[in-house]
Amino acid sequence: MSEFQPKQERSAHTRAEILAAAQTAFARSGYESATVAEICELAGISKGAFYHHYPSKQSIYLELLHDWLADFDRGLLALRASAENVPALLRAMSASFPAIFQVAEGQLPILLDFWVQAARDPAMWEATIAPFARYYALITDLVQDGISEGSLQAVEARQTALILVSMGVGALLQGLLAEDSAQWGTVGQDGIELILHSIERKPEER
Amino acid sequence: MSEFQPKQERSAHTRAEILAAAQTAFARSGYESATVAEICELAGISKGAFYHHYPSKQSIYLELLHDWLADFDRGLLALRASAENVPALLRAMSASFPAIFQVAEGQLPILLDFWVQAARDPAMWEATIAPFARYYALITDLVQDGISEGSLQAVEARQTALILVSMGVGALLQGLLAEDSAQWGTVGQDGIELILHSIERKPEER
DNA sequence: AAATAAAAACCGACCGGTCGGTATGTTTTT
DNA sequence: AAAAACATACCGACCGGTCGGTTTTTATTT
Repeated sequence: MSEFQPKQERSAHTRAEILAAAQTAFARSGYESATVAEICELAGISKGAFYHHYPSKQSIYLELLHDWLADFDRGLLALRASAENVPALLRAMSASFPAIFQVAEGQLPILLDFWVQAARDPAMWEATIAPFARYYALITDLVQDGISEGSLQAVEARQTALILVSMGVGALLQGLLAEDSAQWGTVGQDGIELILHSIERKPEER
Repeated sequence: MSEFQPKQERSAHTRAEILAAAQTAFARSGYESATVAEICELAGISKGAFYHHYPSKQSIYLELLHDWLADFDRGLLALRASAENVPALLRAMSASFPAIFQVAEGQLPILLDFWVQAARDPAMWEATIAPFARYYALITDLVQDGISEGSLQAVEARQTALILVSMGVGALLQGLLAEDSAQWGTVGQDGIELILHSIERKPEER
């Protein structure tokens, strides 16, 4: 997590350095292939320093994931605040896809790795997949709100939420692996648009 | 691939044993974590026998992938033969999702692994991602056919194809990692249905 | 049909290298 | 001076792949 009272000034700086290096290393090689030595070299420190600040390789991995999820949550909250109804919010979310690609550019495998590692280690699962339940619930609530406010048809909320998430996840993952990720940014948007077209309730119909 | 003239009768049997064992091992542990020793133990043979039949760990991996893709292609061809128009075919394809989950049950990580490995090794990329271009093209043609035959609206064929594939991939991957994969089988179907609802051209409108 | 040679299949000990993590000592800050 | 930060050499486990030798099958000859 992110709150430490560093015993020394250097400490915080080194920790940040290690984290940045780890992100680079994991992105470049994936979790298993990235070595602690590689991370240390990138951070310009020694192995001793590394293990002084982190108890294990897995621990930085989890911290990186935690930070990433926190960023994601903040982004969602910001969007939610500025959208005036549910379809608009869903559109805004899908519109932020290209931005995600920008961020992820050159860090292809790391997102996939989160999944793969999660499928193996229970601790990883807890940290990676479990949060997804929150997003499912969040989108489900959103759809429910949309139905309540009359902007969406009376669809089955959870199933619809899973569909929307699937659309997003599919476009994201394929975009990560494609050569021309630019093209894929709009796929997510257009896909959500098609789905919305089927479930939206236009004002004039009310 | 699949055509060998086995020098001895035993050979083919052992090769099959190794392949089955490798599939189990990769599914259980993933590509990197699965060891050749593990595969040998599962197959009930020695390391020497393994390397007598396959030059490397990667080579069986590629053979497994190749077989998997061939199966998939056969399935697609069978569907295509029995569908009378494009929307029906797309529905049939999405309806076969639950079956895929059945097959994949308990082999969670292997599909993800194909991707992760592909992102790293050029040889893996060639074998894994490159074939996807064929499927994109196939679905694009399909959509184009649908437009021609009047069963689909005049959408942009390739973009629509990418959307359909994204929907499928997203539902598949999430289903693989979920605890109740049963639920996810229908997500793919319903998602495709929603999309079709937006792009289909009903007979009475023609 | 038996004997024999040759080739294919198989075994398991072993090698070279890697990697996460540790132990111990040195430098720097408080 | 003492505690925190850092460095370096090293350990033990693991793993893909090799190697020399043995067993089993097939082909050939007698």
